[in-house]
Amino acid sequence: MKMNSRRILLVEDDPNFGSILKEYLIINGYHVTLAKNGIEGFEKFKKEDYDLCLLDVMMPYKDGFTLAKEIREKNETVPLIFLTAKTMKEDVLKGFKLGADDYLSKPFDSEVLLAKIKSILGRRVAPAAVESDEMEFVIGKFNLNAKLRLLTYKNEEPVKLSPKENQLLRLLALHINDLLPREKALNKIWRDDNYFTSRSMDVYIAKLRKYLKQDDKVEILNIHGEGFRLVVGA
Amino acid sequence: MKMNSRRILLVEDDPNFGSILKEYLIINGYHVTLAKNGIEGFEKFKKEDYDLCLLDVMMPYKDGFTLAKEIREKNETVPLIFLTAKTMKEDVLKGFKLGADDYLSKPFDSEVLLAKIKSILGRRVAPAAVESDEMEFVIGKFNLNAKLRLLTYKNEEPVKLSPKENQLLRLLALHINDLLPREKALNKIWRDDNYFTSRSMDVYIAKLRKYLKQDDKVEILNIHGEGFRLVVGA
DNA sequence: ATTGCTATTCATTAATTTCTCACCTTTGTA
DNA sequence: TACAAAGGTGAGAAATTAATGAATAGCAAT
Repeated sequence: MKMNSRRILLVEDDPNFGSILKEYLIINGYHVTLAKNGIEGFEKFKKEDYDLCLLDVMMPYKDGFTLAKEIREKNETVPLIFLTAKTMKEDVLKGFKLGADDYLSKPFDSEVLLAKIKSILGRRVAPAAVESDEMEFVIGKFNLNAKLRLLTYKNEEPVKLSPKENQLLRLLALHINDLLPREKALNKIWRDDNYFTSRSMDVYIAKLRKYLKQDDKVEILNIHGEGFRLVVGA
Repeated sequence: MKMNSRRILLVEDDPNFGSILKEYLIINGYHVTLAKNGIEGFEKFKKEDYDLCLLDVMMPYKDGFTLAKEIREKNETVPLIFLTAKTMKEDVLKGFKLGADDYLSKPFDSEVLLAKIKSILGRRVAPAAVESDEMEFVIGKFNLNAKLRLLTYKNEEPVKLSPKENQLLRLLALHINDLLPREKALNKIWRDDNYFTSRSMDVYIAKLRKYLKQDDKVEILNIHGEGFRLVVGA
């Protein structure tokens, strides 16, 4: 057997099914942690790093989607596979919006699951674009603390940013003076890309421009059809 | 909607289903090429670069798996999605072995397909093979930043280029002092080649000439019946 | 239930980009 | 030289994309 000791977090409330599946995955060379509900699942997730999460959707206390959302807040990139009792289209779409890599409807074939896991883990060859985790930025006379979501102008009282405002400004700052493609921001922050989320993003750009108005060396420029650019003039 | 649309190769022998699906994908912002069997599919694949291939499994002359194998020989990484008539476990596993990213059993929900495509394309960092990803060019006294679509003369204020202006100038710059065949530019930038797009391209050449007028060492020459040449004199 | 904050949706207007067409000039060739 | 095909270019029309205020919806904490 190969020693691909990838760590999988399996969250499944049915104890029989859960332990069978766990055994099966272990036999196939994975390191598996089983949690029996969403709450326990999140606890385990915070404690250790995993290469992939297998989440049952229907669970008491905390369903798979809620759990997925929490996991995504902690980790932008870990692959998620949902296990759904039946193929409900709404569920499937909801799952993808939360950044799912795949879903499987129960009952599913174990070999198929294995193939999917391999496929997903296999293609993460390149340490998937490791975005910086930088949290403090100097933007002209402003200072952004993205962790506390505070934007400070010179020595004035900090302005509190909403989560979306904060994420967007942080992304812009990460690309300072360079292009932040629309699509990239939509995928990173909204996890979706359609007419309305795009308009929504425009609304946030407008809000940020208002905040940044105090320093006329700082502006957010649009590049028609491409995205935005946070520039700091000389 | 989306400017920078991704190219999808759809290989499907049922002409009705094929063209409906093609339309649906186009509406959702993708560039789609439809091939009606495996042989034609491979021909098209060799001719252009694609970001994703959607392959029907059951096809006359050359089935989807055989095609997939050939595609994989040419390209190690392009994502493949199989469309299978029914969920046959063997088929599914065979597909994954060939490096499939996913499979869908017909009939499938179109929104689900779209979600999968987004999910797969979204996590790819590298876009489909580009001839060159060079984005900065020196053209006489000009400087072209193709990423930001800015053309700068000496130290003056940069001029903003429109997407088409930018693409065309970049292509010319890639062939600097050499011939850029008309047809090549039309295929790369307009993805179409007819009387009107050709005239449109002429209009853009005129615009570029206007921008480049400042430096009389730089000109765009026409080679009658062949194409254009961006030359930088001594 | 009410308040307060956040996020989305929608309607308008504005800005940018692309396409089309008319008319003119140049080039290649018979 | 003369004709046809190819190229040059200005002027709008048409289409796409962005800016933004205002209404609405969602949600957590009183």
